Amino acid sequence: MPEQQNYRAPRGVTDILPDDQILWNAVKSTAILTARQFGYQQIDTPVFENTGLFRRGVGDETDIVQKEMYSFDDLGGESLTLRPEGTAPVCRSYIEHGMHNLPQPVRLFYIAPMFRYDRPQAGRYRQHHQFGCEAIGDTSPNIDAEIIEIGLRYINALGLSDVTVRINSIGDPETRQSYADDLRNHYTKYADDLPKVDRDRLQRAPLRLLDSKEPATQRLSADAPKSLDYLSDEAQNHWENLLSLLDGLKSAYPKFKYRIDHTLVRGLDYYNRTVFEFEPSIEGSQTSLFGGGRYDPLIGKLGGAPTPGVGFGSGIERIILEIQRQESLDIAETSLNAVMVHIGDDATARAAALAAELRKQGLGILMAPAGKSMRAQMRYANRANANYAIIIGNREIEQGVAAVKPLQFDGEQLSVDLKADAIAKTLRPIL
RNA sequence: GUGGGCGUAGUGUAGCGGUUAACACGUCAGGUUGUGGCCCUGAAGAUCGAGGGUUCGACUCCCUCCGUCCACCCCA
Repeated sequence: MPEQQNYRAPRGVTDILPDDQILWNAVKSTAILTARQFGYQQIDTPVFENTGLFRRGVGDETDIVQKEMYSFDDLGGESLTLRPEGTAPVCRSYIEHGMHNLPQPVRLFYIAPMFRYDRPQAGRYRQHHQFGCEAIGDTSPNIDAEIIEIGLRYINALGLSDVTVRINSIGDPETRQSYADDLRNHYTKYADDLPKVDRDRLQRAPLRLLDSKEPATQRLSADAPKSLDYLSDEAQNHWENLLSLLDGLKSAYPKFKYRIDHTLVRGLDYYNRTVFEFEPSIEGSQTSLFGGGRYDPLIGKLGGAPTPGVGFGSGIERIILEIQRQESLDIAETSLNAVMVHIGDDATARAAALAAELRKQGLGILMAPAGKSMRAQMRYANRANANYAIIIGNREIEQGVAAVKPLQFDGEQLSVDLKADAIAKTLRPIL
């Protein structure tokens, strides 16, 4: 016998309910406007890709690929993966569509869901949404600075100016190996003092020891070799230029501060040189609002001609949590022009036809539930947050009028010709 | 994957080892003739997360599982 099953959303994913949509839409439209302000164009890539794209692009050894991907075989036996991050797909699209034939750099942005199998907690979900920008085909530090500036512009527009940008350069692949070796040697000397989590990491990913939360490790990290001391001349030059460009942003963004953080390393293999994160100035662990950097090796790895790139991804859920925490954005719901209140079958038919005409003129008209009492319909109108009630009953039909009553402000109820034009004129003045 | 907190109507909460599980908001219906908000009345809505155990008796105590939240890990 079938039991009644109560379904809930799967673990780590949520419904974005109507009340939340107001804020979501504000954030998304701010993202779009900001990106366009810098000349970025929107791109949507598919929700799933061939698994190989991420294994190759993000890196086989990374946590994302090792244990966080939603991968599955489709009915044709193809291994597919729900997109865990946005950069590799955009680069795939760049290659696939020959975007190197466009004026470089190609500036792209997206707002899209990402999927990672991870244990959910505050600000961490199995499906989350990212606003991301990618600038492909330009090696100059100017474009690194531009990417960071987009982040600042976006954050400022949302009233979240009080953030710190942590920034570092991890050098190029050629110098990274010797840096990693020296780092490993440094920690190996004190291996006995390391907590066991970090002893494991020592072999696997020595760079990750730098951002360990273990106090013992942090003490050792203080005098660990710094990636900035291993930069090639070219990378060093790039780094210094970037910093002076960032200094130049300070007049336009008075609250902007960056902190060079030699423990900042990022968990995706494709990064080189510039890496950065935006953090609000509060405590907490899931608070990184942005993450990004330069990924010059990526497009080559994916089979394209070697092409530099730089970008960021920003978690919309975390931005929204931060907006709510700081109460930084005050958004009013836009109200409907009118609710149609109708008593009796004739009136209901007339009201529906009238509503159609009014909508044709661009007005927002909500029908009150048919067959209910006047009082019930008026209460409904009140809750609907509409500016007016348009009331039609037998009396109005006999007289060829509609009663138009203001709901959101003081004013007399008017009797208006039962015609769309006349009613529309009465509704419009308050728009 | 590892630790900790919490699971009572749609939501937020109260409750106590003992006959009908409470309150607020919300929903629905009313408050004389066709007019919202405030107010008033009434109704619906919970097998007290699931299973097992202790007990004469458990929403209340114990165990297991599940879910959820928080932290670690990692990241946005």
